[in-house]
Order: sequence, then structure tokens, then C-alpha cells
Amino acid sequence: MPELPEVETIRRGLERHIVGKAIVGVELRFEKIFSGKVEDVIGAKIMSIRRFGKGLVIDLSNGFSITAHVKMTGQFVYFGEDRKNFHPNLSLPTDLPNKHTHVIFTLNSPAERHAGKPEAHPGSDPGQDRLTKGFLFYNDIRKFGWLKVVKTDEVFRQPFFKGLGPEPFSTLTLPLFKKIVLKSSLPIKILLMDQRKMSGIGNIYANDALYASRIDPRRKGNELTKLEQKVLYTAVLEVLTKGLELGGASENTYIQVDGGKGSYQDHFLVYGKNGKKCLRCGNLIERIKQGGRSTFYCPTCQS
DNA sequence: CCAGCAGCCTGTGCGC
DNA sequence: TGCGCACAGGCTGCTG
Repeated sequence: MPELPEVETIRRGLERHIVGKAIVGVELRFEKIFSGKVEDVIGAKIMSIRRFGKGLVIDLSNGFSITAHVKMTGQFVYFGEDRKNFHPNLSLPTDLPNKHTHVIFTLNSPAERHAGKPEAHPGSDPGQDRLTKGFLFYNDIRKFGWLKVVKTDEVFRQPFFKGLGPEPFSTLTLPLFKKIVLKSSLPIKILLMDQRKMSGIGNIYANDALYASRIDPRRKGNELTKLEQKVLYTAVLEVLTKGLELGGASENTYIQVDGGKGSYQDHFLVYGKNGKKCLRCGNLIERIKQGGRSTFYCPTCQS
């Protein structure tokens, strides 16, 4: 369930593992999830990785970018030349590529010409894999995610990027948050998850932020008090920060670029806890449907 | 314009 | 054991 913390963790992993390398090959195993031209990325060097909401942008040296959205089950995993993963405690795919691998990028490092140079501290440099060849796998069990090659200066012409609301850690200020909430008669939980109103928040963090704020997820945005608006804003940033610190929530298929897992799933406040005791009052957490999705809340604490 | 909902997919876990 | 079904959930595109 990649949301902002998970996607940002992926972004950081890609930044560490693939920036500086050149794309020397692309194997498309399932064409439907890929659009744009493969030729436009061949030979280009990877310059930077950006994230907007839950979307990723891999900027290349030739004026093109690979935009991507992993939706629910997409994974970017970087393996070294020996096709072994970098994470020491890897517990997920060791068999890549597997039947869920839809794209394989072969990467080559320009730094290879220095291969004969001895390392000052062999094995101790966290960026050492930048000096190796490798493979970047895009896996996606449910095939909801997509990769699209576009010109870098046209990234924001895409409907997805064009329509994104403000970012929780930068452009979504408290005054703006208050304004957005005040203007909407949507249930506050639906509002938090609306990527056009504000970006990056999905089901897990929306549930937990509302629980932390003691606000009933069914309340309308424009019916929140000024205090509740502020408390909720703070809670949103807090749960996202916590998720980020823990490397995201690996409850299902989400893994990091090096194959490691996040641990926010061990710190859920209310998400997925229906029938279990509320951490605050001990009464039972309930599950309801909002917009076709599960909402978890404590009927006693959240009013 | 907005709200609501089906569709896209596969794996998992449940009841019978 | 296995079948059918609900569920997971982000986003698009359609309808009213």
C-alpha cells in the first residue's frame, strides 16, 4: 500500500542505487504497463529521482524521464550483477526475475573504468554498488502500476502529475490545509485521501491520523472546528514522519529497493485492527466502508 | 463542476 | 480438499 512514506523510501533507495548509472538495456516482459518509447531511455544516464505525491520521476541525461506509479503492489528492486540482492535480511523475492517481473533495466556504471583502483575501505562504503553493473526490476503482482517515458519538461502535462494537490512536507501548510478542509463537505477521511486536494495520503495513514486526532472519519471537512483542523494537520505530519522513519509499512507486498522491509505495520494505531482493542480506551475497533474502502476507527474515542 | 462507483488485476484467506 | 467469494486499495473514466 505504498503511500507517501513508502514511495519516498523507494525514491531514496533508487537515489542510492541507480543514480549515476546508465541504462544499457530494457527488457519488457509485459507491455501493457509501459508506455512511451524504450529507445528514448537506452544509453541515457540516470541523473535524479523525484517524487510527487505517490508518483516517481526518474530523470535521465537526454531530456527524457521515466515516470512511474507503483499503485498497490509495484516494486522496484535493484540487484547487483550477480543478481543477488543487497539487503542482508532479504525475506522477499530471491528468485528475480519471476512471473511478476514486468520490466528489467540493465544498468552499467560509468565508474567501471576505475575498477582497478583499490578501495580505501572495501565493503564499508554504503554507496559501493554504484560502482557495479546491476539490474533494476519492476515487479507488480496486480499490474495496476505503470511506467511511462516522457520528456522531462512534459512530466506535468500528464494528468496524474498535473492534478496533484499540495505536498504534506512542503506546500501543504497549515493555513492551506485549513482552507482545503473548510471548503469541502466530503467525509474527512475521503478528503485526506483525495490526491487532488492533498497528495501522498492513502488508507493507512488517513486512518491512523484520524485516530490520533480523535476525529470520526465520517465527519464532514467543513464541520471540523479550528482546533480539530490543527490537531489533524499535526497528526497527518506525525504519522507520515513515523512511517518514513520506519521505512514504510510492509504489511503486504511493499519492499524497499534493496529488498528490505519497512516496519510501520508493527506500529499501526488503528489500521487493520477491527475487532481488536483500542490502544487508548480498550473498547473494540470497528470497520466501516467509505468510498468502497475500509475505514477503521474507535467509536468511543473518535467523535 | 462534483460525487459515486465500476474496472483494472492477482493472491490470500475464509466459509461451506 | 477445493470451490466461490470477499477483500486488499490508487487511480481512471464513466455516469448522473
